[in-house]
Amino acid sequence: MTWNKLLCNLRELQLTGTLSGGQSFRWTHNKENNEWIGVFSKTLWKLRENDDHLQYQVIASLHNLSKTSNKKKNTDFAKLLKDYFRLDVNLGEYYKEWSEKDELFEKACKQFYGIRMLRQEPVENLFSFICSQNNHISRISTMVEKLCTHYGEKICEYEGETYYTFPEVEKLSALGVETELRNLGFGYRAKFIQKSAAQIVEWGGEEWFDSLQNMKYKDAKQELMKLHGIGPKVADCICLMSLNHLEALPVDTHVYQIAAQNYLPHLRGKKNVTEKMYTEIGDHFRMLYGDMAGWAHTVLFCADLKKFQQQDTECNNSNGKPKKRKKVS
DNA sequence: TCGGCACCTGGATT
DNA sequence: AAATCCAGGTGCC
Repeated sequence: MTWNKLLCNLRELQLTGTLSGGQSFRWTHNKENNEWIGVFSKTLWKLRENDDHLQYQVIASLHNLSKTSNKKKNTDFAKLLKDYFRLDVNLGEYYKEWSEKDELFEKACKQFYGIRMLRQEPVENLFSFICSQNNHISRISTMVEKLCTHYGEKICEYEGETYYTFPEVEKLSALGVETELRNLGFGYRAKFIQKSAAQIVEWGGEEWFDSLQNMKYKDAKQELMKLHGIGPKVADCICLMSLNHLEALPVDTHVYQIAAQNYLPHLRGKKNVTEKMYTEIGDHFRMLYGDMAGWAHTVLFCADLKKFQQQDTECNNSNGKPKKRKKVS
């Protein structure tokens, strides 16, 4: 199969940080050939990057394109990909702007160029982040995959793996789902998933999600928080990552640490983040970075992720033990 | 409104 | 090897 190309400078898109930085949990990296494989929009994609292009293959798709010609299909897939990575946004310009506004960003962004905010599908985004609470990225990924294999639709088999779409909300809203998910190891999140799915179906499903995109950010967030198992943090993740509210800024333990350490010293040493602190931290970053603060925050978040820190292989500090974590400072 | 605690589980670390 | 820690939080009191 030949590779299709989208013009895109290397500095504008970094696949590693963007696809494995905790936004989406369905991409896997093949280190042998530096290719990424994953599913979105009912389609199995293979991606790779070079100096001036994002290259892609559509391995298989259930996307509703059956009546269109091949040529039309190709442009449609290209459009899906452009939308997904928001390639219309000139990220270099924003990095420059955020760097001018903030010294910490300026430092962090050097190593972490090209971190893009994906435009994800709301359903996948919402249920993935219900799974994310009190959880690590590796286990979140296995849980999301379980949702797909058990409730999704088969797309194809490819190189020994079977690939599935992310399930429809209706599938997750069925009554037996809570018990099934508990048996699959979802723990207390099982109830949140089934309950939220039922609420969403009741409120109109896809149309309800559409209405959230058209609302103001704060209204959309309030709506999302009516769902069982969705608090301020996950609501912000959904606003930011799939509802096009780029000023939404999820405050988790990492972001709290970054904020207390570098900007808001009076918040240091608190046990947990109260709603009031949450708002203060978010507002601070919004004041600092402007109306795409959530995107800027994601770059800082990536820089702070342990998996992207350089491994300390030598005992080079005073107590003779490797450093646990490199702090952003 | 605020603070504190229980909550499922299994990677990761010790 | 076995034990312990803890993870991009939320609901409830």
